[in-house]
Amino acid sequence: MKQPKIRTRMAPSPTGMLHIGGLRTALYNYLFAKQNDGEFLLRIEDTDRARFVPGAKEKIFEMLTWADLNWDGEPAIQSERLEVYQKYAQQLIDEDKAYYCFCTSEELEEMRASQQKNNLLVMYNRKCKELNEKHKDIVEKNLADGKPYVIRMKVPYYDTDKILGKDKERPVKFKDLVWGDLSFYRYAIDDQILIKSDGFPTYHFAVVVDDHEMEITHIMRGEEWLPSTPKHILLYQAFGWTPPVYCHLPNILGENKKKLSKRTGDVSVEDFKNKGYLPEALINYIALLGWNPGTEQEIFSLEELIKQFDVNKLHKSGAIFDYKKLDNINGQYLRKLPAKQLFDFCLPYLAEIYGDALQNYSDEYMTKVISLEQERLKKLSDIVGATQFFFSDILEYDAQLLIWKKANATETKKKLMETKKKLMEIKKWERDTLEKEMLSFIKEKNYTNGEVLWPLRVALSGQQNSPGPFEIMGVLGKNESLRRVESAIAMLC
RNA sequence: GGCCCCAUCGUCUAUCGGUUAGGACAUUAGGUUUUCAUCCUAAAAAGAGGGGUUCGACUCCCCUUGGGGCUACCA
Repeated sequence: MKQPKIRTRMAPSPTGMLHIGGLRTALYNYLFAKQNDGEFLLRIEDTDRARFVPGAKEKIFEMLTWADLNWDGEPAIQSERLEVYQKYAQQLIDEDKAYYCFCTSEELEEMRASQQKNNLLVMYNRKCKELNEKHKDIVEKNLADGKPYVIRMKVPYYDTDKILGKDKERPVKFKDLVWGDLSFYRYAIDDQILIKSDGFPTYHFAVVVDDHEMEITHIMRGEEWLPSTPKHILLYQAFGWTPPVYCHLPNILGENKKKLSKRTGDVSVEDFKNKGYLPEALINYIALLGWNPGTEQEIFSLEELIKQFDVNKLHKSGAIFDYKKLDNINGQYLRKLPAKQLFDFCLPYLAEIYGDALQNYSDEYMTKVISLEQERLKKLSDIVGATQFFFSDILEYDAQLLIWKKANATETKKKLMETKKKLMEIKKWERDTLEKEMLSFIKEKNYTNGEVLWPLRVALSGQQNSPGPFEIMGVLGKNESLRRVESAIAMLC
């Protein structure tokens, strides 16, 4: 028997930025589809007109593309498919599996308040269900009068009075790849709204219709959807369709152990991109939030993830997002970058603060500067702070910083002057020669490395921490290096 | 309140009845002919509590506790 082609989808709503949880959902859907030679589709769930954010859809596309999570085919847009949902809703009405509801928001609110107060199940009281069953004429009249209505699903039910009897024994069951066999009591399933009064479908209705029409075989989505899955199952049953395989993913949590959200910090994918996290590193890190291969491997390319990802190894409990670990992984990726590529990646960050002044420096110079800081970078934006002394003529630092450990100003000044003299003699101005010459000079004079090299390095960088003096001199060149040593000497008067 | 679910170092996790409970990040100490970083070495660090089942439980079952998700004409 031929297995149907595996099809997964990512179904974001354009209500804001793509955030880190959404990216991971997309990733897992992508990995699962690709490892099964299937398709990964995209669908924009823009049925909430109030929360619609112009441009959000495009941003989501942009971020998925940035992360190299390429979808198959054209994205489906729910707002363009209103007639489809209307058609299916009408079918349910005709088959007596859904009904018109004329209750107003105020009435519903009041109803809920009263239920809450009396410790009852908070759900629709099915008032209009009775209206539809017993007073068809009133329903027809309301519709003819243009009275606002919604369409509600009629949850297959025995008898309201037997809530605790038979119905309790008729749970809605389904199997989830992560959570196993699940079952929900029918009496707690609401007569969910299918079509809103503005004619748009609700999520619950659109998702079922679209997943069916798009022939989605596996639904991988956040665990927040777990409780509403029974409603979806009931809809599949109402239509006589076969439900897809469900796979609910554990949440990504903030420091406070709550679902990651705007309030827990900046979690939009674009923020990570702007700070200079590489897409490969971000993807690598979030792949490990909720899954791991069972081996000790932690660094994975997308290709490796496709091969090794295994839904059976998905976790149930949420994982706290750890920026430190992300930094570490991003640092590992950054260190592996060829100099040219790192230069290309860093350039925009430098251009942003130096602007046209950057024209004064050659690409060769900048490539060297950037390479020197490579092993220190956690993210690309760090390049600005790390290299500022390469891009300014005047270094501002406290003269005290020049003084090594227990040395004093006089000694330091003397060492710097001797160093300057020695440096002036060096003809072949490149890193290895400088090191060789300076070290033999130090040995000759019976000095220690620290008392000579520390002041030299500070004179060159003005920083407490920086690359070594030979590296810096190699990049700055002889004139600029000597000039900086001279200013340091002047500061020690 | 109700429904569903989760529970190993600070964090991400391995373990599918028998292990000195392993790895990674972070932390601390030391080394890598000056600092930081890189790299190397080492240290500290965990099965929430209580009952069972079993020759033997982190692992299986139950309860407690703690935590989470959901409970909209939002997704």
